[in-house]
Amino acid sequence: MEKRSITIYDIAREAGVSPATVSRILTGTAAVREEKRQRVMEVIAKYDFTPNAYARALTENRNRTIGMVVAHSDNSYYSSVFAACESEAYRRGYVTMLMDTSSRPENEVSVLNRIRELRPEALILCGGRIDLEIPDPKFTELLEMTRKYTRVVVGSRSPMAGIPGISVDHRASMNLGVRYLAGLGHREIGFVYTGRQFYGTAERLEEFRQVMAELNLPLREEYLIPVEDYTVQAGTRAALAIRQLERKPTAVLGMNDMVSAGLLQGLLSEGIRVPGDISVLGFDDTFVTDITTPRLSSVGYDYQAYGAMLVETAVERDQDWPADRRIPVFITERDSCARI
Amino acid sequence: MEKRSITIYDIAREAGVSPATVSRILTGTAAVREEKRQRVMEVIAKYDFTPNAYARALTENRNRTIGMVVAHSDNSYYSSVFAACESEAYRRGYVTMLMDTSSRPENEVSVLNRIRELRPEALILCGGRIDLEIPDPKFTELLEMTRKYTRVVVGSRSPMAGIPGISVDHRASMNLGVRYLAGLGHREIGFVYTGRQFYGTAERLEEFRQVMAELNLPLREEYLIPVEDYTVQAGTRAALAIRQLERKPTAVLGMNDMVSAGLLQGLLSEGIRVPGDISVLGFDDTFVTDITTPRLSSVGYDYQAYGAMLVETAVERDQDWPADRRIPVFITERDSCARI
DNA sequence: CTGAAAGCGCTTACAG
DNA sequence: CTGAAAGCGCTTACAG
Repeated sequence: MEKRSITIYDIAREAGVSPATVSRILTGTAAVREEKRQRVMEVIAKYDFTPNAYARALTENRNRTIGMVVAHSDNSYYSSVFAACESEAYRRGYVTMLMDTSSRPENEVSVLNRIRELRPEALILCGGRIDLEIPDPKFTELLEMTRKYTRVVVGSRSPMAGIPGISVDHRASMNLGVRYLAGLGHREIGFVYTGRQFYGTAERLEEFRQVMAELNLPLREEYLIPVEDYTVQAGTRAALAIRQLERKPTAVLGMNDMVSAGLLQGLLSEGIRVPGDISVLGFDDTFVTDITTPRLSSVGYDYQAYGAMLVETAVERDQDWPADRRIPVFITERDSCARI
Repeated sequence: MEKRSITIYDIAREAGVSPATVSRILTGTAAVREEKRQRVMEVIAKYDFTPNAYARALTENRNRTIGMVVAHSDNSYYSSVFAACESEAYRRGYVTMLMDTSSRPENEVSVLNRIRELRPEALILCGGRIDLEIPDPKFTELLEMTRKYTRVVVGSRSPMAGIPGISVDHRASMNLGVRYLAGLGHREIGFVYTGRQFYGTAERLEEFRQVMAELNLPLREEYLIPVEDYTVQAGTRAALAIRQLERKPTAVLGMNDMVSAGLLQGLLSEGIRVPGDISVLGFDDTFVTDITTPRLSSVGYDYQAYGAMLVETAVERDQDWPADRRIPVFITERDSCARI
C-alpha cells in the first residue's frame, strides 16, 4: 500500500491501450490481439502489477473467499479439519480466513458480525454453540442474519433448513468402539465423557447404552464418568475416579485423544497397567495417539475427506446437498487395548 | 449474496436521508442529528444491514486484514503461533487469513501471488524457505514483489532491510538447555537435530559446540545425530542410533517436542530407561509434553507474547522497529530429566 | 478485436 | 448538520 498503488490505468497508458484491454488480458475472458497482449504483459511484468482483489470483487460480485470459524484453532482436531479445508479451498482457487471464537458466545457474535461485512462466498462453522444439543435461539437468530450475506455450512448437525450439516458419525464411532472392545472379550466397559450439553456427546451416550444392550453387556452407571473439559487433566481425574471404584471396568473409552491420554497416564501412575489391567480407546485419532505410551488405539475419521466435503458443499451451491451427512469412522489399532 | 444485496442507498431512501448520512452514522466520523440517526438505525436493524467491507476497503484504501502464511497449519508449533496472532489481530480489529504452503516452494509462489491481489495490510510469514540458512534468491525476489503491495514481517530472521524479523532465540534456547542438563550433573550430552539447512538449526548446532566448550564438557561428534524430519518417527530412529553407540550419552536434546517424544518412546522400547539411564529434553514446550510418559521437560517460549509482538510489528508501521528481535526462552521442568 | 462509459457499494472533501 | 458529486480500481455490456 504505497501512496497510490499502480492500477490498470497506469498499465494501459504505458502500453498504449485502453484499460478495458488490460482487463481483458487479466481475466482472459476475451480475445486480444497478440501484439497488444505482448506489450501489456511486458508493462505488467515491469511493475510487478497485480490486480486489486477488492475492486475486482466489487465488480464481479464475488470474492473467492471462504470464511471458517472454529472454536479453538490450536486444538488438533480443529486444526486438522482446518488444514483439510484450507487445502481443498485453495485447490479450488479460494482463500480461507480463519477466525477463532475460543468457544465464547460474545466472540461468536462479534466474529459473525465481522463475517457479514466480509461477505465470504461461504462460511464453514465448526464447534461452539452450533454443537448444542438444545439450540440456543440467540445463536440461531445470529445464523439467520449471517445467512442473508453468505452461504453457511456447518461441521455439525444442521441447525436449520438451508444450512447443510456435515459431521462425524458419533453414533457409529461409539458403536464401532464398543464392538471392538467387546470383540476383544471385554464386558465391563466404561466411558469418560465431556460436554453433555453437546449433541455429539448425547449421541455417543445414547449409542453406548444401546450397543451395550444389543451385545448383552452389563451397563453400570458408575462406569459413565463425566469430566469438565477435553484436556489431559480431565482424563487424569477420571483415572482417579476409576481407581476408587470397587469393581473396575476392564476397558474404557475416552471422549477424545487428549482425555484418553490423561486417562492412560493417570491409570499408569496409580499402578494400573494399560492395557494389562484396563484397555483404553480414544476418539479422533489425532497425532496424539503416536505419542502416548502405550500408543493409543483410537476411532478416527478421514480428515482430508471431511474437509473436502465441507468445502465442496460450501462452494457448489447449485447442487442439491442433503441436509445432514455423517462422516464415516474407522478404528486404528495401536497398543492400548488388549484381549481379555 | 442475493441477486442484489441491500446497500446504503436502500437504507437512505427508506429512512428519507442521503446515503452520505447513512455512511456517517456507520462510520461514526461526523455528527448526525439524533432524530435521523434513530430513523436510520431502525431501517438498518430491519434489514440486518451490514456495510460491504470490499466497497469500504476500496474507498478507505485499507481493509483491516492481516495475511499469515505458515509452513504447516496443523503442526502444533505453528498453530500455537497462529492462534496467538489471530487473537491479537482480532483484538485490534483485524481479521486474519491463514494460508498453508506445506513447505512447498511452488505453493509459496502461488500463495504469495494470491496475497498480492488480496493486499492485506500486513503479512506474517512463518516457516518454509524464509528459514533457510543460505537465502534462496528466487524467494527473496518473490518477497520483494510482495513488499510492494503489503507490509511484511517474518517469524524468522529478517531476510532483508525493511522486513522485520522476530524469532525464537535459538542460541539462548540451546544454551539454556545444555546448562540445565549440566546443572543436573550431565557431561555426556547429545543432540538430535533436524533441518541443517535452516538457520535455527545452524544456530543451535553452533551454540551447542560453544556452550559445551565453555562448560568444559566433552564434545563427541557421534552424539550429534541428524534426522530427516520433525516427526515422532524420526525420534524413534534416533533412539536406534543411540542404542548402537558403544558409549552412550546420559542426556540428549531433541530438536522439538515431537522428535523428543519419539526419542523417548524409542529409548524406552529398547529397554533404556528415561530418565533413569538417559535424560531427554525437548524444544518448543507444546502440549505434547503433557502426553508423553514420562512427561517431557522442554525449552519453550511465550507464544502469546510472540504472537502479540508479531502483530504489533506488522500493524504499527510508523514505529521504528528493530530489524531483528529474538523471543526469550524458558525451561519447564517435568519428568524426563534426572540428576546424575 | 477494441474503446468509452457505466456500475459495483462505499467514503469524504466540498459547499452550503 | 447534510446533500450532491467524485473517486476508489476494476469488469462488462454496448457500440463500433
